Amino acid sequence: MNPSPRKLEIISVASTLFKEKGYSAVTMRDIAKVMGIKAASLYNHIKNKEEILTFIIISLAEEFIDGLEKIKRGNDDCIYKLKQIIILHVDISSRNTNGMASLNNDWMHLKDQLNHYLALRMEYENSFRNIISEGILKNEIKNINPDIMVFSILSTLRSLYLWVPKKDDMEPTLLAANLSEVLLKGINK
Amino acid sequence: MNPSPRKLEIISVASTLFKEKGYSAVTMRDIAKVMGIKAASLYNHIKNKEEILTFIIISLAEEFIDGLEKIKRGNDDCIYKLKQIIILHVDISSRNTNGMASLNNDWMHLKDQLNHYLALRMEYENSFRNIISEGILKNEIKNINPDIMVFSILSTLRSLYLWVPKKDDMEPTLLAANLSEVLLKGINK
DNA sequence: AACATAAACTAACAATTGTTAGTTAAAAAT
DNA sequence: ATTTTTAACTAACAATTGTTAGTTTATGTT
Repeated sequence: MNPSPRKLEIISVASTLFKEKGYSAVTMRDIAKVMGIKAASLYNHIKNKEEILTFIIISLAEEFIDGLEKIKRGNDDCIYKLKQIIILHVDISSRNTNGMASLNNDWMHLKDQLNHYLALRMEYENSFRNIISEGILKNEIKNINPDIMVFSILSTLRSLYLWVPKKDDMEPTLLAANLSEVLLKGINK
Repeated sequence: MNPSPRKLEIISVASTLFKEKGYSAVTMRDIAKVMGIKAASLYNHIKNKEEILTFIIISLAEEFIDGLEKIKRGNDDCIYKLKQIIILHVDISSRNTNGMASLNNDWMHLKDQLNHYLALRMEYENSFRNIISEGILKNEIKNINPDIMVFSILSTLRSLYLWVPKKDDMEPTLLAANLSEVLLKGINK
């Protein structure tokens, strides 16, 4: 059974607040106030506070996993795959700047689903690293420590949620293109 | 009057916990327990919880500002300046992985010093962008939107605190060198 | 020996936390 | 028309929060 519209409303309001102050600093009364109802009324729609966080994080994490799976299946060269990953991050982050904050900063407050989340994250990073390593083997990518390249690119992509809202005039397509240039070919002329 | 050793101990313990769970989720009793004392005893050394966070964040922010000031004063080309900035971040982040978590994620919980912090951050980002823009003018750096380059490089540098502890076998000098290669010249062969 | 300081303690506070129980009123389904 | 469901409410709870007051004990200073 998928979430009711009202539940999605609550989750949306909550993610806005979670982005502003972090999960722990946001109270059920904060969320209720924005919704225009009392805190107790929230429990007609959600099980508890943790469920909100879990929904935000797990659905985003799975969206990333699915996106990366499709890219992996493609028969493209590694540089092209990396460009698609950049597009994937720009796309998901643009459509969900609030939720991305929780995914990045509040995952440690998960309980039931913490291990599931950690497994998904490890899977994602491993796939990412494999693409880089393959690129090195195929002579498409410089022979530098792949961990550093994964870290560097992924750090930037993970911060998109902070940056996209400040540049909402910029086309996601253009942003992805510019990012590809900078991340893949550097800034040095 | 500078902080007593005991106070620094408390701040150090606190930053470890702040990194693990975020400022809001860490209680004075959590900090006290690790110190092996009661929560009330902490107040012999610190004014309140906020003072701990303020100390962590402001002293780090000022360290960055000072470092960047020295780099700006140098009569070097822009690429060299950027390399020095990378070294600055690797250096500070390596020596303070815990505190960097607060600087990145808990600054919004500052009260008295919030505006001071925001001013310092803006100053830092402006200086950074000016170095990039100058590099474009001098034809050292590609003519891409400078904001994107600042965002991309700074995102990676700001995430170092998460990554350095996982690679504590790696020499900071080597890390900085590899990062310079990746961030400035890209990964594409 | 007398005193001062430092740093711990116990006990308690008022406020806030997530959550539950029970109720009510309107809307939807039968 | 009657019943069920939905979604709000009030009231309250037990636990936890940051913090204060007052006390004790050990260490160092005069």
